[in-house]
Amino acid sequence: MSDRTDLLADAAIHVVATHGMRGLTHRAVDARAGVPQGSTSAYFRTRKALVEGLVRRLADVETADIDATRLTSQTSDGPPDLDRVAAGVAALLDHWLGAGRDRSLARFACLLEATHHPELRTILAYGDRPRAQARELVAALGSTDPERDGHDLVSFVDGLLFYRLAGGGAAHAPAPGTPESLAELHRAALAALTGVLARRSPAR
Amino acid sequence: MSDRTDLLADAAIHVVATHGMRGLTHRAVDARAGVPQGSTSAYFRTRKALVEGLVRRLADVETADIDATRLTSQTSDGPPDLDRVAAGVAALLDHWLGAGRDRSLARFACLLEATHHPELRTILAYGDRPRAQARELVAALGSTDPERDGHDLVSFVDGLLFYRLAGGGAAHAPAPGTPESLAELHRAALAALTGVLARRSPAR
DNA sequence: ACAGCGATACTACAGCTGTAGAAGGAAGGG
DNA sequence: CCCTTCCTTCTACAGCTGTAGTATCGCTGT
Repeated sequence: MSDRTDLLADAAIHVVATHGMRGLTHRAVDARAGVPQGSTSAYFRTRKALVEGLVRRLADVETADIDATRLTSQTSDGPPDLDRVAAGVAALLDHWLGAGRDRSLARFACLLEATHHPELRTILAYGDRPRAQARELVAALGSTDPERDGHDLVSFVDGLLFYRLAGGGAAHAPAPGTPESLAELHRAALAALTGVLARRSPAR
Repeated sequence: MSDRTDLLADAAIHVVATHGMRGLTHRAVDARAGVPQGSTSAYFRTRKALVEGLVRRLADVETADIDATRLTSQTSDGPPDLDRVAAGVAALLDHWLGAGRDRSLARFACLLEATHHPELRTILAYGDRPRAQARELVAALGSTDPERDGHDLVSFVDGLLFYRLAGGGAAHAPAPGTPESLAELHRAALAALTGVLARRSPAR
C-alpha cells in the first residue's frame, strides 16, 4: 500500500471518529487529509473500497499497537501476577481512550457495520491477536479454560472501553493519560480479570 | 406522540439495525413502514428530528422492557442470591440478543452517534434506570460501593452484549432463546457479578 | 530531447437525500 | 349542508454523493 493510501485511510479514520459512518464520503476525506478534491475518489474508486481501506489500515495500526504492548512478558522476570497484568491492561485501555481514541471510535463503528458486511468482520478480528493474547494471559494466570475465559476477558475489556467512550455519564471517568485514569482502569481491569478467573481461585 | 409516529419510529429502528445510521433516510423508513413516500418526511421534518424520534422511541420501549424485568424482587421470597440474580441478567441479555436484537443494534449505533450529539446521550441514559437497577442489585448483594460497582456491572453487561452482537466470532454463541444460550449467558453474567463484587467476599 | 508511462489532479453527471410547500380528503361543529 | 381544521399524501427542487472518464504532471529510459 502506497504512502498516499495510508494518509487517506488515516484521514478516513478521523472522519468516521468525528462524524460517524454517515460522514464518511470521498470529499470529506479529501478535506480532512488536505489533498485536492478527487484524490480519495481516485485511490478508492468506490465507497466500499474506501471502507475496506479504512478497516485494513485500522487493523494494521492497532495490531502494531497490541504487539508493542507485550502484556505478559513485559519485564519478563518473576511469575505472572494478577496485579501486574491488570496494570498492563489498564495501560492499553488508557491508550485506547486517549491517544487512540479516534481509532477506537472508528473500530466500534466498523464493528457495527460489519454486522451486515461479513468481509469486514474478518479484517477486524485483527488476525486473532487480541484474543490470542487474552488466552495467553488467562492461561498464564491459571485459567482452566483459556479459550472461554479469554473470550470473556476481551468482551469485558471492550465493554469497559465502549462504555467510557460512548456509554455512561462522566461520573467515573478521569481524563485519560492521568494517574487517576490509570488507577481507575487498573481497578476495573482487576475486576474483569477476577471475574473471569473466579472459578480457579477465589481471587486475592 | 401519535400512533403513526411510533410506527415510523419503530421502522426507523429496524432500518438502523439492518443498514446502519448511513441507511437511515426518510424514504427508507417510508419503505420499511409500508407507508406512502413522504410520510416520514412529514412527521419528522428534518433528519435530526427523525433521529431524535427514533431515540426517544427506543428509550420508551427499552425502559418498559427493563421495568418489566424486575431483577431483584423477582419472586421476592428469600434473600438475594448471586445465582438467581445472574439468571435474571442472563434472561435480559438473551432477550436483547434475540427478540430485542434490532433495538440493541440501534442503541449501540445511537450511542456512537451520541458521541458528537450530546442531546441524544441524555435520552439514551434511559432515565438512569439501568444504572439504578445495577446499583440496587449490587447493593443487595453486599457491595461496599454500589455506585462504582453498579457502573462496572453495566459496562461488563453491555460489553457482553456488544461482543455477541457485533464482536467476536460465533465460537461461544449459541442461538438466543435456547437453553444453551441461557446457560452460557448465566455463566458469563456470574463472572461479571463475581468480578464486580470481588472486594466484598471472595465469591462462592 | 523526447516518447511512454504511472501517478496525480480535475471535471462531469446521474441518482439520492433533505426539506419545504401545495394539494387532497376525512372528521367534526355549526 | 357547508365551512373549518387537521391529518395525510404528493410534488418540486437544491445540494450532496458516488462514480467514471479525461487532462495534466513529472519521471524513466533511450
